Amino acid sequence: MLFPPVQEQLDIIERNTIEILSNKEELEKKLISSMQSGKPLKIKFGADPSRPDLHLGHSVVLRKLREFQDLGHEAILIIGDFTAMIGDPSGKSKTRPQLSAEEARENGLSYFEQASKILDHEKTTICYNSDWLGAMTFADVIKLSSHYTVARMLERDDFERRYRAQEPISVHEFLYPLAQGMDSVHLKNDVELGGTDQKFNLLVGRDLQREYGIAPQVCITMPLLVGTAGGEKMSKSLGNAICFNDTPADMYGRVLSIPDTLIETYCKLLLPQAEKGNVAILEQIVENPRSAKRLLAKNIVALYSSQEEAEGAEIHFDQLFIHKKAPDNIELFEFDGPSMPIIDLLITLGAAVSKSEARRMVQQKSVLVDERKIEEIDELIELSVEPKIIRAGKRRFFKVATRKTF
RNA sequence: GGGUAGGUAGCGAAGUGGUUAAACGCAACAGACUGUAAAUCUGUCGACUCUGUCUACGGAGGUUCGAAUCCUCCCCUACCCA
Repeated sequence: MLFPPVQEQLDIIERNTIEILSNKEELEKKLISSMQSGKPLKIKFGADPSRPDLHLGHSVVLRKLREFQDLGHEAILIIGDFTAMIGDPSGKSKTRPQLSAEEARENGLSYFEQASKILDHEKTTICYNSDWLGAMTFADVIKLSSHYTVARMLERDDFERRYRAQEPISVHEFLYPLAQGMDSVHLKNDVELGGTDQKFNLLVGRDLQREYGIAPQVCITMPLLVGTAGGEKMSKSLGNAICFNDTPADMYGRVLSIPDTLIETYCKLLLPQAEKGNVAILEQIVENPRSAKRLLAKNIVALYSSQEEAEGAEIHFDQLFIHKKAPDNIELFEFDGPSMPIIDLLITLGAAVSKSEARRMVQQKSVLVDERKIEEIDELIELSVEPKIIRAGKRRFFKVATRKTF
């Protein structure tokens, strides 16, 4: 195995990181010894399969993992199916629905599939931590937990905050960092990646490896991506996320909605470092933030779909918001009857969840059928073979028609 | 086991016998505006057979003309004492 010179590797690895723990020299030593032995370093990244919708926030760390792959090192994606089966610790007292073994596996696969948009699919080792955690006995767990003290657990920001705020902390939550740490003990990995919020967990892994007589891992933390609204970190539950699986049009629009101040950050963290196009974006920011952002959005969309789809997304966007026209490719819904009350139609289409909501939409004059505003709540919409375009609000469109009879 | 403070709409949080489907904030939805799905402003925001009806304030009973508000029992959470 041939690796690029150590200094070159370090430069690439260090870019965009927040911290390298305990220090950069330790990483350098590992790189040197890997170079001498010809053995790639094992880079670990743990994935939580309870939330299988990957968003751009995840991509920051995945991209770093990809960089390690490109340098010739081994990327190991751990699906935390065992921990997911027990339930999520970070939520408050809300008991999250526990995943069954099958669901966890299924989500894990979906996670891997999505992550492959960034990782080198062929070169990624994927494993499930139930393989070793599930095999531990209660005695093993007791032994494991004896390696850590409560006081040290309470050092974790999250625990400390909740403890002070008198919010519940279950005992099993203390077991999570230990379980994650066991992954590192099992894998004997050299490096573990994570967001800055993972710092504590990463360090526990390092400590445990030492306790179990294994060379401690270097922990690399990556910045948490700020969500589309600015301010808070990107997260699905905050509704400020851009997901890998969003449609190109959706993704394009969401990128365009970020505050101008985030353009640079997004450009640096979300696009491959080597891209020439990045420079063009950065140059545009001051002069014309709008075009910088459009370029950024197009590049990001292209990463998750294709260049053509990215162009399409831009055209779609312009049509919808600049020219305020209905897009071309709207999903067609076919019905049997000759007509349907507008309220029922909105519900059937999924534009409203209840009749009250549908009624409200009509009252707020946000429903249009073929450009004509619906004024009456009980209006009957005539359906024919020729599709009609239903518009609910600014950006939801449906095409409805009568099913053809043969 | 004992004590204290709590459990209110998607979330946070007021209200402690009577115009209360329940202040306020966030989220969400809609409208205006905008390069933008941002920001700002405005409106909506339990359901339904919708100028009315029904269901709701941890659960079950009870007191009352009337209860989220008072009483009883139960369940749940945090902290303190043991």
